[in-house]
Amino acid sequence: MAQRKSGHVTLLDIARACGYSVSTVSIVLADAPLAQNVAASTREQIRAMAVQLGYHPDAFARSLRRRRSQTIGVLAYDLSDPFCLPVVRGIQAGLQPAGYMPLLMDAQTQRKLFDNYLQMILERRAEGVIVIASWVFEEANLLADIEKNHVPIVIVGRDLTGRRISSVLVDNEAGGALAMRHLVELGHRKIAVIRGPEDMFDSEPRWAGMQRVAAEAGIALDPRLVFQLASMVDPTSGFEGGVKFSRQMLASGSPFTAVLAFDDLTALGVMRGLAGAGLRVPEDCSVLGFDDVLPAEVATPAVTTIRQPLREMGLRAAEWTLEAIEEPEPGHTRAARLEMTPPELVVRMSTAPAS
Amino acid sequence: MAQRKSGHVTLLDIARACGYSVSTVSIVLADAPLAQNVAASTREQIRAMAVQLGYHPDAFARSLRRRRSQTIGVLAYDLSDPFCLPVVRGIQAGLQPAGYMPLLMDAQTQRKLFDNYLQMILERRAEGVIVIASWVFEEANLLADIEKNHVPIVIVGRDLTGRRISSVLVDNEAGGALAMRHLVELGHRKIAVIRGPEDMFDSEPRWAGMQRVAAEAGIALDPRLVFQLASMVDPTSGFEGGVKFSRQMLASGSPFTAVLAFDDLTALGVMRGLAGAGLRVPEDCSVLGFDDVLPAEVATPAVTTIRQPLREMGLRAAEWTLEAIEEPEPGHTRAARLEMTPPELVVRMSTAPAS
DNA sequence: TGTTGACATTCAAACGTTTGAATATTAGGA
DNA sequence: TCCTAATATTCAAACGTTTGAATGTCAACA
Repeated sequence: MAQRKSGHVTLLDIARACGYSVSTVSIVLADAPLAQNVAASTREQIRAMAVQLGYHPDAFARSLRRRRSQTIGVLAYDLSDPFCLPVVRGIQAGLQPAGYMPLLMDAQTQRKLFDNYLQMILERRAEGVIVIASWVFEEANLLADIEKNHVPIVIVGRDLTGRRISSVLVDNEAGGALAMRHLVELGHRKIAVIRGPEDMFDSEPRWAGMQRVAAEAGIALDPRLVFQLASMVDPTSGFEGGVKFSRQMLASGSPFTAVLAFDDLTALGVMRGLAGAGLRVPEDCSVLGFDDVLPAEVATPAVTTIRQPLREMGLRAAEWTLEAIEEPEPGHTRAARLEMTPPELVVRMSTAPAS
Repeated sequence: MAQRKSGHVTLLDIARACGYSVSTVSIVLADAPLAQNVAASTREQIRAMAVQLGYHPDAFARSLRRRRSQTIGVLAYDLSDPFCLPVVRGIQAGLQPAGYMPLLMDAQTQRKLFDNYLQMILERRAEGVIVIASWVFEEANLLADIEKNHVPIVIVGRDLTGRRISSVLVDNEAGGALAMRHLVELGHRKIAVIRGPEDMFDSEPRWAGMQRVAAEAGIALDPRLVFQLASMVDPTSGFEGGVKFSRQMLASGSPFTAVLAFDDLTALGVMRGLAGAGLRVPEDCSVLGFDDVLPAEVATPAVTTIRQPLREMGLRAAEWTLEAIEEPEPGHTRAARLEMTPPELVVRMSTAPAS
């Protein structure tokens, strides 16, 4: 009944309680190869005592000794962005079978927190790091320490292969094209566009894809109907931008029959603005979003959108990270890998043929 | 330039690089009291070398020795439920100033994962645990090990004071009453209700609050207009239930001018169902939700709802946990505490006076 | 010329594990 | 009877820190 100094039950407690040495207990409870040499009765006794006392091995001591933490740091730029969660889920799913645990951190779009957490991930000796960063973060020297400590890293939502970091992201150009093509096929020719913020990686390629398809279809996009969101400070910024720009569209005097929004929240903002002016979606105007997050699905009318295969992206990131860990550490690092996953059009209720 | 066996830089590396002992380096870098005895020049040299090599103290070794992990386990039943995130944010905010780090785990509504993660939290020697559990979890013996290891625990979203566990949750009875009163004041008398699933803690008190106010106002709730959601398997179950029951309402033949839904997703489902029948919200029928999650805010019409002060609840949970840790461990434990935070009516666009 | 004490640095033990090597016991084979 | 081999258990070192105690140096005071 010895009361430990720290509240926690240790191997020594169990050893004393059943009269064996710490080694024996360790061997049994960790199911080490030597365990088959331990008498069955002893094994039983030790195991029973362990559960009776509520023993849990100390991950600190264990990892220290084994030099493996069985942990992958996962650093999300903002968990409250519905974009992040499915990616995290994918990562979890990918790590599970390999016996790795995610060490999940939410930077809340704050640079300082991002730094702190990254540091913490290093201190916790994560064997790899996955960063979900659709935007923010001039990841300047931040990532330098990671390299110095030889921790493999994968980034989701952004192409950093230029910095020799494996990256998995959606093919934004294809997504923009998909969106524009959908509207064109519905017969729309007067299309308003709300582009993403300048400092966001996704913005440019999506816009490029839209322009390409528009050009191919011989449609000239009216510059008075093209808007650009300001920098996002939180996930609802897009919504407010959508409301604001939809009013400006209506005020501009240029006619339009469809709006192509940068993301789903922006699309929902547009729908709010149009409703305020008495316009119906999709009868009077079609609206198209991007990402396929929960609010887009449960709104009425449900918004047609370009789905990013977020879960799959997370899975892939996990896979690559694990591979990099297993790597017998050859020359130095293999070349950075790049995956651009194809997006998918999800047709719902917010788009209809042009009247 | 000695290449460590593990990829990580250690105190020894630094010590060798500048010709001091490990102790000195440790004292300097940890800013221990003795550091003031170390020559300023030495301090500088050591610090410089530390950043040059990209040193990060090993949390395993440090926590092992200090017997403090500076960590609080946070176990959420399902992060994809928009309910969880604000609570987590509150917890983060409450832990920050005390220098504690959250160890965030997402059980994904899976009992097995919940168990695994709880175990992991114990192994990581979290000094306290906060469980966010609006439902699920016959937390039977699970929590027993936590007690055996003397780890303080607080639960959010559920009253477990009966099991001597401090609990913080919203005052559901008051919330139900608030919702019903709002409708009554708008002149509604024919009100449909969708109750929460049986196995969910919140369901009963909310229903009780509604009944109380209805009775006070002399309104008889038509049993043909009272429905009950089935067990939830994921956060969108509520949405589907809302769609389904709204159709049943319309089919029942009983007239109604308002629907009181169990939560926001259910309310959005109802709005979808009503729209399908050509009814307008709020002109033809008012709809009221519960929780105030993001989708409710960005839908059009935005849904009137009962807001839970989720962030504040998280803050409170963090506060209590830290207090329990500081406790100089008197008799055994202080009595379990209970907080029922008052909910708040958020009037938006989905409710209007009865026609 | 000691004694004190401030300053600067190091020793060595400990935290709770894991694990290669060592020890002790027993049985089997020659 | 000795050697080998299997079985059952323990020793002791190591992982990277922290920290109370110890060591050494130097100046100043009596």
